[in-house]
Amino acid sequence: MLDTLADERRRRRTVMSTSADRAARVLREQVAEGRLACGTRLPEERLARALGVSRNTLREALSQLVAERILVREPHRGVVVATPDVDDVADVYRVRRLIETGACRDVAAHTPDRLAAVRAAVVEGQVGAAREDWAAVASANQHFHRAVVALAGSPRLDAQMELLLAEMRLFFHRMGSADTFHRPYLAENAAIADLLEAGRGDDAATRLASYLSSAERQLVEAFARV
Amino acid sequence: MLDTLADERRRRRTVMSTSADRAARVLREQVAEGRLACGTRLPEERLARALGVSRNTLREALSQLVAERILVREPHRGVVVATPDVDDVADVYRVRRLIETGACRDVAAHTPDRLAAVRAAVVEGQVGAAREDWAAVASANQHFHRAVVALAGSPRLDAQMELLLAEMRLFFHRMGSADTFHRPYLAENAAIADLLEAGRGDDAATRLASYLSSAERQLVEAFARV
DNA sequence: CCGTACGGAATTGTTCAACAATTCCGCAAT
DNA sequence: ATTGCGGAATTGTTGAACAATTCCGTACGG
Repeated sequence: MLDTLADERRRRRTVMSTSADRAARVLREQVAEGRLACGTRLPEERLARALGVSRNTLREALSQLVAERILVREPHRGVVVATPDVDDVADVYRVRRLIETGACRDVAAHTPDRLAAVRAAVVEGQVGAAREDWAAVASANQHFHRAVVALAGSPRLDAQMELLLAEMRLFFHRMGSADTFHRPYLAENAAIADLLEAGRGDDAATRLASYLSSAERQLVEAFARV
Repeated sequence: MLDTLADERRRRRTVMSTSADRAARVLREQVAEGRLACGTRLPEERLARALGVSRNTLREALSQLVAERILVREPHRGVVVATPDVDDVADVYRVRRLIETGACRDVAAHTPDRLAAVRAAVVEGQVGAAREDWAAVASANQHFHRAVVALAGSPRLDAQMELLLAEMRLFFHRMGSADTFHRPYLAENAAIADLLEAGRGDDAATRLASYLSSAERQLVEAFARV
């Protein structure tokens, strides 16, 4: 009885969180969905009214997103949606290669449930492809890479990966929704899942590395056209 | 002429920054130096007066440090200095092993100046040891690991490492300043620098991995005693 | 004697209104 | 065409206020 009450309170605290966190989540989502394009300015007063919070509270939310590299603060000029360039793409992929391959190699941490999560993301992508629902495929792809990193079982690594994936969404919107971008990587995901389940972490890592490099090239090329 | 003016402005903007950033920097430093022990509460009103900023501004600073895991926010109860536990130690070292060994293996990125920075940190530690200045040795050790990560040439990885090193400082203060903690690793640092300069990134990585694991064990043991 | 309900004190979460500092933009003057 | 100069708009920052929540001592009932 007492426990349930305490739990209830804790749940509300974590679910509701603060106004600043909620505002941050809304903005994060708007950017992720591409409703706020790269480079759009976010005037504090207008935005605060739109979100129904005070300017101070909004500023806390904006600071969060700046820390996440989703927004960029230009001193005395305001906050704008980040417009990543080729260097950003290169760096994000550098880090992804390092982290994701590292997680693959650390086979000691690959518990059955973590491997199952990877497999689940693979089939999720296959199902989406069968329906030609490319948004679902893109989403499944993110789940796949999130699950690969989660193989390491590290909260800090998971958090870092979350930031990287948020930046990735910026990339995609910047180069215009490339519907079939993830199409060719479905088979790769499956193959990597196979290798991981077979305990061949090193092989999975090398395969993932070249896969990521190829995706990076594709993105860089798309950026060069813009 | 015009360039210098623009540079001047940019320099002042980055040096002075905002009040919130300055407050955050002061607090970060206080925690890093151990003047604010783990678990100490940070009441907003008092702290704001002490730092000479308004409460709203202080809250922005606190949010930054919470995002950096240096402070922890307990809803409606305030912000306290984080008190890491054994799991945190394990996770930080998991991530460090992954990132630092990854940076070692990526020999293609090891430019001469980056390798020189690693070497410089090694001799800095040796100089400190010769003087039996253990604070200097600890500092040099941080520089060494920072330089190792910087081998990868990734701003995002550098930022991540900065967070991890800040957490490490918390660990050390929590287990009481272990003067000679870094002593045995001086030789290891030198050996790893040698391997890196010889282009043997894989060997450097494995050596660094066991080095980090041993340091982790030592820290976990120290934590268990507390 | 122990647990517990209660009420005030302290702190946080949030808002509002203001003001200085800075940037942006159009317009006049050369 | 460039420069210089307001004026408008926006940001950075402050101070005060108030509701919501937690904390803590105290009195009450079993």
